[in-house]
Amino acid sequence: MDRRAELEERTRYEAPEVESRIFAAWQQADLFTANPDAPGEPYCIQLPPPNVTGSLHMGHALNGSVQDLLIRWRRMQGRNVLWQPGTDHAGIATQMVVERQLAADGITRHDLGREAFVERVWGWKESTGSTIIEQYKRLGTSMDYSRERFTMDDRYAPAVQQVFVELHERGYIYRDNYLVNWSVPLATAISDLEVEHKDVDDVLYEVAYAVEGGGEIVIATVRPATILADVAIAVHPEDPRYAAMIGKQAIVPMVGRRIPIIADERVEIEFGTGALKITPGHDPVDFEVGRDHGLEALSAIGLDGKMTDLMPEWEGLTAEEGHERAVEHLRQSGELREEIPYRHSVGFCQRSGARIEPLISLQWFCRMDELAKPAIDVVKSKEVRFHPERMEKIYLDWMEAIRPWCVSRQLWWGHRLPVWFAPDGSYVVQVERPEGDGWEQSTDVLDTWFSSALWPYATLGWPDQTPELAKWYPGDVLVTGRDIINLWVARMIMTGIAFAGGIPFTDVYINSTIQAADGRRMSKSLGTGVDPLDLIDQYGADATRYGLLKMCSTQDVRFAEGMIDEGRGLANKLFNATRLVLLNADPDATPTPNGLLSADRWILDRLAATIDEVTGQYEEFQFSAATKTLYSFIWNEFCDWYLEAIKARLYGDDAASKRAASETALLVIERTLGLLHPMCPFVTEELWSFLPQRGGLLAFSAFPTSEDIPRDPAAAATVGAIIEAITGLRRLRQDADLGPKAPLTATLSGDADAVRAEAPLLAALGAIELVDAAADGPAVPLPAGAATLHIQGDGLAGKLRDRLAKRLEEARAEAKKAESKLGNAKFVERAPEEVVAEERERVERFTRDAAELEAQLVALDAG
RNA sequence: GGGCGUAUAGCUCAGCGGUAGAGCGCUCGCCUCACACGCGAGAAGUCCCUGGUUCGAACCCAGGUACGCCCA
Repeated sequence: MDRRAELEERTRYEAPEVESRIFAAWQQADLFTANPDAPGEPYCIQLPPPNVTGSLHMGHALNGSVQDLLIRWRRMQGRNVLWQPGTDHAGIATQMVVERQLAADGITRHDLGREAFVERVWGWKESTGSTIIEQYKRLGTSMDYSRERFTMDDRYAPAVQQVFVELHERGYIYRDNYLVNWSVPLATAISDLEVEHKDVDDVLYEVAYAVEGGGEIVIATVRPATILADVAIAVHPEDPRYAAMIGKQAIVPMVGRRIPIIADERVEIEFGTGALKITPGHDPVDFEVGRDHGLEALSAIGLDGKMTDLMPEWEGLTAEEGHERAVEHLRQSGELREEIPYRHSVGFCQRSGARIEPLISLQWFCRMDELAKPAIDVVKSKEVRFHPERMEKIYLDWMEAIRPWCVSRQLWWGHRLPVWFAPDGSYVVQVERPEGDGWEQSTDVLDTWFSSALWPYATLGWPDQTPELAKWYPGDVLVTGRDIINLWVARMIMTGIAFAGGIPFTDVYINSTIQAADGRRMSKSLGTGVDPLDLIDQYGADATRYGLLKMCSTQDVRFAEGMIDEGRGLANKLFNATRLVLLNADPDATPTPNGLLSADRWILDRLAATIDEVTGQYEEFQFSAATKTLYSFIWNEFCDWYLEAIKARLYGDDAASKRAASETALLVIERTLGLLHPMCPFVTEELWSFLPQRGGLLAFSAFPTSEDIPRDPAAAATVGAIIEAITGLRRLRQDADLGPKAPLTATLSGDADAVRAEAPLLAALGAIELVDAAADGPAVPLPAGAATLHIQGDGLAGKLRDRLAKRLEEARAEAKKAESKLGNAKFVERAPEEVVAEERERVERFTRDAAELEAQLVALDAG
């Protein structure tokens, strides 16, 4: 079947068939493969590596749509693009997935042992780790799949080791006993950023401690079991209630230990009783206070989440049981004075959901203040720009108060620390195992985010000076979600400056978070998730991309399936518009700005404006606005008006007119396909293949420019006026119960020459013929000039009486409104001249309309 | 506790100083030779509340209310 016959047959755009075919064509043409030696200014986007455990969700789909739009657009502009894909090893998440598999067989990772377990995780990764990258392909993303990286693969790991060693050499990395966020079920420390805070209803217990030499002091705590580990009581130095007690000793309930009463400004006078028990082993503030006062840190709860031997008879109880025992004990002894309901914020482990146990343990930390400094400067100086701009506040607030980063994790899946322990407990930090016997590598692994912090340069081969690194570092835009600005973006900027010689990207585009339709978080566990692959099946990839880009703005949005459906409609519309033109155009026509008639000049003017507008919107990350610009140009201006206007010419006998319409329409289609391609790559590529005299793929073609398209504001204004007149005419037909195509005649009054020249347009779109006769009959005013159409028809005015009356009322009201504005001396005096002039024009126009309508009504009532 | 954001048509959202907009839904009329996944027309809004700035406020400012998110 030849292509023309094929096109004739396909009356709908069927996405699934097209998508697989077109994607294969791109692959075959090597569209995706980046070459550092190719010409063109470099342009690079690093895909935020999804977890290997992940499957494509709405956030990925949106994120991917934005990045592919940018990559395709820049590729068409002639840039040498690289979109670097890959996945993250996601320490805790991945380890948990495999542990769950083991649990199904009734075993734990400890049964397997570390080596076998890690091997098993690798096996899992090899078999299913690329799922999400494969899913991205359904969306049509043009990443360089041949360069897929994994944060633990052989080419990536050396960078991680080297950065750790260098940070240590520069004195940033150190080992310390410190109070960390401990996740009991995961048996590991986690960073501050992996802690979620939630409000919890607790009880505030007020407990009396006896004071040596008489009296007592009452403190408030929500965790009475930690009393066992108290090392002091602190009061505010200026609190008169306790001034006399400072320096005395208190007796810890239950264990009878003597502890000092100290003064510290960090105590809140207003909170509880104003006296604070100091338990450095279980509370971050207490830990600081304890260090400053040289107090030791005791632990009532161990790393296993069980009670320690501070109270020997409770040893081995869970923390919860310890809590109950303590409350019971204090009640019986009479030392428990008050139990007050208390709602406060408590930290939970993001991964396991367990309440965080702040515990002392020996961990590796990275001091961040010096790394943060230049990273703050590059954002303040706009060397790195956030979009929307306000997002930089999230970054700066965190960076300016940055704290040491606990980088070690007690997991099995991850990058082992390049730290080697000698039998005597001393250690060295270096990549290679030291010479000699007995060296053991640290059993800790690095925080997953440590390795992803190096993503923009480790993927390009750093520390080797590869051609890729030279070409594509720094990259251009990072597209990601707001939730990982600090977790990931900040750390890439810091390590990029520290190790790769500069910022990793110049723009950070933060895409919207898509909520479920009911406003809740979109998540599988809540059952509120919508699978983007289902949307692609149902509506097509182009429609899904279009809908997501339309939803995406500077704020969080609720998922609206209607926007996807709108995209489906647009793809179908464009498909059919192209069919109309290709099947009916002059066979010799080529895409040319042939402005024979004013309608042609009008659509060319609109096309040029649309090209400029969309290009600007892409440049400014205004993707939602771009969907609107393209939609209304394609659907409303091109299809509803231009194509309707030229149908008669395409079917008609006037060769020159047919040729002009064909050439202009072909040009509009050609340019529109290019404009829309970054957003909807499949349907545009498919249609491109049908265009005459166009070789090659659209994806490789030049992005449209407006340079060679003539602008014609006069034609634009004239046709704009005709469009308004025809809309008025159609309304009149409806009101008078005339059919849409019933032939009508009309006369013109006023400044009519320009309008008379457009008689064919009026005939084509309004089914109305201009005749030379006295101006009579219901009026349709033309907005741009003083001309008025008078529609002729027997009894027409009678049918329109209500409508005329209504319009008279409206015209009077508008005229009055404008008059009263002009009656305001201050308005005339202070408003800009053109605003005042416009108001004068409105008075004139509505007064004229009103007079005309009034005359018609009078004539009607008289008759 | 601190910060950020949002409240506009039935729904989802644009507009962000000069005559209230779109898509969907709804009503009416059309199987008009590209598309019924279509065409034409229409109804529908104290632009959250109260003050202020301004010739003029949905838009700027202040306060309030409601909701969402982030940080500690």
